Amino acid sequence: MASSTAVVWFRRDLRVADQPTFLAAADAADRALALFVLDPALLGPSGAARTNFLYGCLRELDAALGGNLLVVRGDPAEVVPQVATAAGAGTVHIAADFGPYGLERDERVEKALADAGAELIRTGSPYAVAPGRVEKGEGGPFKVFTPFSRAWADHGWRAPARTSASSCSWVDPSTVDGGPRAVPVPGDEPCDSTLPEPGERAAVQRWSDFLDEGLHDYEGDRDLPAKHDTSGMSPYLKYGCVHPRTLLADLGERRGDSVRAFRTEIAWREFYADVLYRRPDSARRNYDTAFDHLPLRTDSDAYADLDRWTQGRTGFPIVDAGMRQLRAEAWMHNRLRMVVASFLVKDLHLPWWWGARHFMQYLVDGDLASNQHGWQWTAGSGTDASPYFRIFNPITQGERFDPDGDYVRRWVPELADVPGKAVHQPWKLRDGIPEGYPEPMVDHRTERRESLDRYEAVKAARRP
DNA sequence: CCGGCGTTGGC
DNA sequence: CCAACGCCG
Repeated sequence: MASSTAVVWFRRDLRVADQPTFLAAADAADRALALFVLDPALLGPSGAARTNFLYGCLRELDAALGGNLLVVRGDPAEVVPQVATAAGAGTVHIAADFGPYGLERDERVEKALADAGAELIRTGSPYAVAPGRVEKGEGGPFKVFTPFSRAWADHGWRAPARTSASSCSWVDPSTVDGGPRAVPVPGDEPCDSTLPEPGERAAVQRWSDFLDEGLHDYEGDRDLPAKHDTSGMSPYLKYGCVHPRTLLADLGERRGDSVRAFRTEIAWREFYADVLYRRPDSARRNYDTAFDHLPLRTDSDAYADLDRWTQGRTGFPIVDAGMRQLRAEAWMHNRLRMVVASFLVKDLHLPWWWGARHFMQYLVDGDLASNQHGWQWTAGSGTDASPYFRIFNPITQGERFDPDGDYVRRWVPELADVPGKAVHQPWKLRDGIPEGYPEPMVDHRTERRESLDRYEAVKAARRP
């Protein structure tokens, strides 16, 4: 009888909780190989830092899987069949995650595997409820969050797999030999940023700290970037180190505004996954096509302005602080994501997907569904479209959510000596703008007006 | 068909 | 209080 090899394909879900999947496959076959495909199209061109975080997670997984993890960089449609062929006859292929991402790509992989006569078994999804499962009464997709979140809660989800900590023999990833290594990728910028510790054990530790210390004030403080009272779960959720069902189960029957607020954040992740699942094109295009008529700047001046935005040199301290945190930590506080996004879209009149792409290239937790639809929400072109006239004022936002200016001073050293909330309007300082800090690149009042004028084209497109 | 509502606001 | 529109029930 021909020997058989099981190839367990971890598409983007590194969840060690899927070990049972791997072990069962290994049991059934003579040999098991865990395959993780790094798809450059999903990873983005930059981010040695994020690659390191990812590799940290992979090393841990590799240790847990007994050194059988194979990491390949490339297009899954090409890589997976290649590995299948190389692994030999009688191969069983198991894809660990069919989420909403790159549906077309999945179809190509499925076809290639079918052509090779391989068996494809689907396993878990990195969502509490798999996208496409929560439906409106008429069976259609939800377009508004609140009804979705109610239906989602009613629908419920199965209990999480309880494999972590108890059934895994933990190995310090840094001591593992022969595991995957972080390799510099051409075009990567050097990055010595402080990233969270990778892997499931770190995720569980962070989560437990959050339950003990952060959750209590979550509702009140999560919008204050200087306090940093977020759960920090997003990178771990992205790479499947922790499962949302685990988080939801740990919240259990706890009550209170903060618990509800956190559960709602999980629901948002589920909602946007669902939206993208139903409308894969919305990753790159306006969900609301009337916005195709919005006049956008795309000339060389526009690119120059994009550059100032990415560098954190817009002259608006709260915007610049956010953009610099992104570069330094591969992460940005959610409040700042909204502020800098609003600035790009409504003060600079640039395409939202320019900003979304930059975020995906730098964020350690960059999730295609949440990111693109968060941007579309800001742009007004997405689901739950915020009214077009809702334009964030970067000064007001700074004063409201960073009232003491601590967050700005942490990330904008040129302003480190400006006390209190005066830091939000350096152009008003008696001694002028501190050395090295730029003047505001636009006049907010003017550009706000300009945005409202540009939206007239969208309104006109909607008229019958 | 109609009234109410919509994560995150501004002036 | 503004201004505003599609989705929801």
